[in-house]
Amino acid sequence: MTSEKLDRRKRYTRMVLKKSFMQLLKEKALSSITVKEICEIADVNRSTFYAHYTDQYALLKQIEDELIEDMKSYLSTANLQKEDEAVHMAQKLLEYFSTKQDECQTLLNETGDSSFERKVMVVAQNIIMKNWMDVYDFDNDISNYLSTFIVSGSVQVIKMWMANGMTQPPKEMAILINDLVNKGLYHVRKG
Amino acid sequence: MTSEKLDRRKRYTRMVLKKSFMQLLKEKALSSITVKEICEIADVNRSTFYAHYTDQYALLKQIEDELIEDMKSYLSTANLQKEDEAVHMAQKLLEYFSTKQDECQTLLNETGDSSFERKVMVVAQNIIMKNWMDVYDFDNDISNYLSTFIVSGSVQVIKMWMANGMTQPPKEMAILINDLVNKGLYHVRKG
DNA sequence: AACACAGTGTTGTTTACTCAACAGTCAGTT
DNA sequence: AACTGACTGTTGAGTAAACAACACTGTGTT
Repeated sequence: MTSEKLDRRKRYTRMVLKKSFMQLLKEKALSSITVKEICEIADVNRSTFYAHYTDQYALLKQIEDELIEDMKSYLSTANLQKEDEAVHMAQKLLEYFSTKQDECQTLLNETGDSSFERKVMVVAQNIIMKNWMDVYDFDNDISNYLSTFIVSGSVQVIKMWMANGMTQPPKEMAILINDLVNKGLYHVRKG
Repeated sequence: MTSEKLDRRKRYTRMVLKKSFMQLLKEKALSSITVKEICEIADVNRSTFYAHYTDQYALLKQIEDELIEDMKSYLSTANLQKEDEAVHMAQKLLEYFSTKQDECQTLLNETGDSSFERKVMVVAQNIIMKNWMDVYDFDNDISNYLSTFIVSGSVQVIKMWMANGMTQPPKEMAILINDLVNKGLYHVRKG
């Protein structure tokens, strides 16, 4: 944890740079975004950008990582108990996406290397592994393929959900996704 | 015209201070607004405030003066021709208020010394004097009282209009105000 | 009257940002 | 192949803002 309390000016500079970058990312492809553009929108001198980040990609990485960290800490507030942990965690995750819809959607739809999507999948995968290991019964070889399959499917459903304006409430979607997963896992269920 | 192009940092600092002050002015009385509060909302060090303004009142004065200047330059774009200059100018003025409703309304409703209202009245009075002098016939003694009467009445109507959400379009209001004025001037009309 | 408390102006030092200038790379002209 | 134009990454000097500390005033409390 690098929790040194930042100077107001640093805080502000980084905030506007992120904001301006996200705005551009909504409008155009990552590869076509220049440092110069970011600085013009942010109204920050270009040399200042380089005092904080090496390039656009480093900035993107930091935005993604911070969002993932924020997501994790949001998820950790869930009190996971007994049964229904699965649905509950899924709901929490969906709730998080709905609170940060704008950012999440932009980053998930980013056409480049899909790094954010992969980061989200890691988080989701860890949740699955932690909470479902004792419910389902399979060896580790299979479990990796299976959880990947489940997570990637779920993430795509979530993307659709956001693209359609998140009509259904998080809870309903959580149940829906859980059902999809359970159907997929029907044959490997324990007991 | 002190049109030195300001350093980005100065521009930003003054912008946020003004913004934060206007926010406070919407919420509470001028006399209860402290420099400390302004700086906290603006996220600016208090010593920085004093590098730009001597106190809250100086800041308010500058906000008002800048808005008045902006208003004047907006009005000067009107091409005042022949007859109907009166209605046309009134319309321009109302258009301006509608574009800056938020600021204008806040400043006009400010319970303190009504300095903004007086500044607006001076502008309006000058317009009247310039454009109506040849239409109406009265000596200067009377004209001062009369134009003051007209302007103050008009400003109050404009305040009502804004308070009621500016339901009528500027043009309609301009005609309405013009009618009110003409009724008041009926007896001193020329020819 | 002594007290705490909150805002005021002001100061000196440190830090972050601006700005202008630079040489460098790369894609598209002509 | 030279030329243009746009973005890059870096530098150094100058300026603005942050921060922490100060003594001061006023206001209310006990």
